[in-house]
Amino acid sequence: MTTRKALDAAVTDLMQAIGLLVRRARVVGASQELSWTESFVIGRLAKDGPATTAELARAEGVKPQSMGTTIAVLEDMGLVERTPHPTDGRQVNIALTAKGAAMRKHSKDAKLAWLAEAVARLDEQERDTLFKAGEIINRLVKH
Amino acid sequence: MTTRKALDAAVTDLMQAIGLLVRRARVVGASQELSWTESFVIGRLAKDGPATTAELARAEGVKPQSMGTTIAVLEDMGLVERTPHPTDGRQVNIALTAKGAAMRKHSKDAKLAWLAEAVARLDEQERDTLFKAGEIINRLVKH
DNA sequence: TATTGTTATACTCTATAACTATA
DNA sequence: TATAGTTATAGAGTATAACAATA
Repeated sequence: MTTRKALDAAVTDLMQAIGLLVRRARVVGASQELSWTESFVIGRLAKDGPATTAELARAEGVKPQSMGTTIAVLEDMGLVERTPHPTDGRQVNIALTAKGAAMRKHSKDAKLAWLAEAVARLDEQERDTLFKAGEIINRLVKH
Repeated sequence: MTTRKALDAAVTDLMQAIGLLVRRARVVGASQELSWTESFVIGRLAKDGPATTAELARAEGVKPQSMGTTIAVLEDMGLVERTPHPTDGRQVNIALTAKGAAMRKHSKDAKLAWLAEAVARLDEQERDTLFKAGEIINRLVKH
């Protein structure tokens, strides 16, 4: 049953479903102030504390230059702030501001809220499958 | 265990994993000739036969105008062809060409090939979880 | 020289808006 | 009028390239 062909078909279906999910979430959150990467940066800073541009870029799977752009946007919004690294003059520490922490707490992200609501309507077992799949994907993308 | 807060956290983790997967796949297939949507259009045409622009747009979760652009690209590559609808002069039928069918058969898509390979290395149970999650997501996005 | 980050520019995918042709 | 599709333009997100500052 696990012929190469069947596997390819199943993987294609999986990615199509994921593609639909991502597009759907984008539409739902179109009027929202935070993009995916922006949300995740806020979440990461809230969970693990301040980090450098390079660290955040690695965590999100984007180039440091792209992360720099994202951080500039968040800084303009007053959600994060840059402070110089204590010993290494090249590095810059990115930290949540009080406003950023508050936004995180109030979970203002429409995209995630929409998905959370949909997931909440699933039964226990399906939710479990979904979250287990998330863990598996996490392992996959890290080689 | 299913407090709202725990659910939000789990959903956030899930979407972050999915975000990483999508970006990772993009990097892997950067030198490739087909985008996600292009691949899926080819796949859909191969599986279900010819379709109109509007049908394809609905299936992929994009606007008809965006799908029109995608189809134009595929047509330039010689992978699909437009033929007038037999009875309704407004509609256009999109069908795979021989070249498109061949490309589909040889599974030239580096992004999917990379993922298929990674999935093949999982054990039976994990693969199953992943594909079940795909079905659940499919239901979620369709309301 | 290697590393961290910034600035400038370009590309990909999708959206909105305005239009044509057919029903 | 309503529907299918096309064309033009814009926006979001990320990439590459070139650069400055520091280690």
